[in-house]
Amino acid sequence: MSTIAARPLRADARRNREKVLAAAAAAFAENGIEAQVEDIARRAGVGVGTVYRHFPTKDALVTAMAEEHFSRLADAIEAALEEDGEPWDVFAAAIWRSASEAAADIAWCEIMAGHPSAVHAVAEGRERLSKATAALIGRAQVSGAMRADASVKDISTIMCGFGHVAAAQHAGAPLDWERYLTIALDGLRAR
Amino acid sequence: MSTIAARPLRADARRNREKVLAAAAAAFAENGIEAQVEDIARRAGVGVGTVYRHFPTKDALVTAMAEEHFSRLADAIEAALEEDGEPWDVFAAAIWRSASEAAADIAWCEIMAGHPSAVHAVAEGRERLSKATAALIGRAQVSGAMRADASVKDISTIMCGFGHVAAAQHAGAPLDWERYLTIALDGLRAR
DNA sequence: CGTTAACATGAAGGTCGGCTCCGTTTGTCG
DNA sequence: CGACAAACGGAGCCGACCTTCATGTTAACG
Repeated sequence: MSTIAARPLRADARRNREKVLAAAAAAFAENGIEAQVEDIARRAGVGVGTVYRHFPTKDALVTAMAEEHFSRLADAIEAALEEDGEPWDVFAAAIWRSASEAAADIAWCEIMAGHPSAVHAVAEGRERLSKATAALIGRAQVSGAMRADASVKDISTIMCGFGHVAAAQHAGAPLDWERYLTIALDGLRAR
Repeated sequence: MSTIAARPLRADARRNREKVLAAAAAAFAENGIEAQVEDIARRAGVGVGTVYRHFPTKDALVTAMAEEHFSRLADAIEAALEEDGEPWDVFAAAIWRSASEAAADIAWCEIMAGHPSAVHAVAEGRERLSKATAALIGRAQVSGAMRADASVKDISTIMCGFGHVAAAQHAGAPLDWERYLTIALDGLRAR
């Protein structure tokens, strides 16, 4: 597990790593996962070789972004567990907040929608996310506001659909992710 | 509009055209739109050149399939308009039937999910589908069972999400399109 | 049966995008 | 400052796919 030795990066290398990361975030957000490595390098002001020095593969870059996003999402849901108020409202608000942020980042939508590049890695963030989500929906079910048969998997499924709807909307399809969420959340309420 | 002249195809040509069409349907259903032309040719037992003799472009093949599917879907929804019974039940049953069929065909899922290849063409089928859907949901709304603010666009949005969930499920994601539909349809009901 | 135009074939061409390689530059350390 | 390992750059390699084209085959018709 331990990264043997691992002497600190040279100053310029550390700087470039940050630039690449930022450029990748921007390119992926704007163009989705199919953003090209050369474009990322151009945005970062470096050569493609430098990108590959820091990330052995384009996929590694995608995975790094996915990890970041899953971790932040897990944070958000865990934070929601600390809020007080009607459990359903807390749940719904957390979903709306996370979805609104996600909708602006095409690659994140694609990842949420199940893009293969990031399905396997990201175990840690997913685990936290799954636990926190389970707790959040558990409370909403106890309060009687959420349908009793709802599961974490249902939330994943809905967010998978959400991600794709939002991505398609970015691509010009006449869709509306806010309506999607409205209807899906209503579908999650107890009758 | 009229296809000038258009003398009948030679017998072998007609036969091959059918084989290509059938092979394409199978390949697309199984592998999605990224199915390769060479694979289609192999399944049809012809050379790639023959595929291109009948369809100038891979995209033309995709469009042909999309047209076929949209047209059949429009038929199904129009047929539902002839049924009698509780309007909501008729609507829900039609959606379930169409979705169940769609879920088995990856490319059709992708097209429903808004794949760019087939977004523009297919105007005729879409138009019929849109009209029939509007009528179907109108009745369900009058009966009081469907939320009053539901629109055809909402149905498209939900089916876009559905298509992607089903496609992702095929790709191995731990999702469940039947749960998706259950929840989405509940979200469309009036409260 | 002969002629011919339509048709079939699949190897070669074109393009696109991820990735590599090595000559050059630059930070670091004594 | 000098030396050297670390890092950089970007032209070019490579594989994957769609598409074309020159050559060979076959249905159709007199």
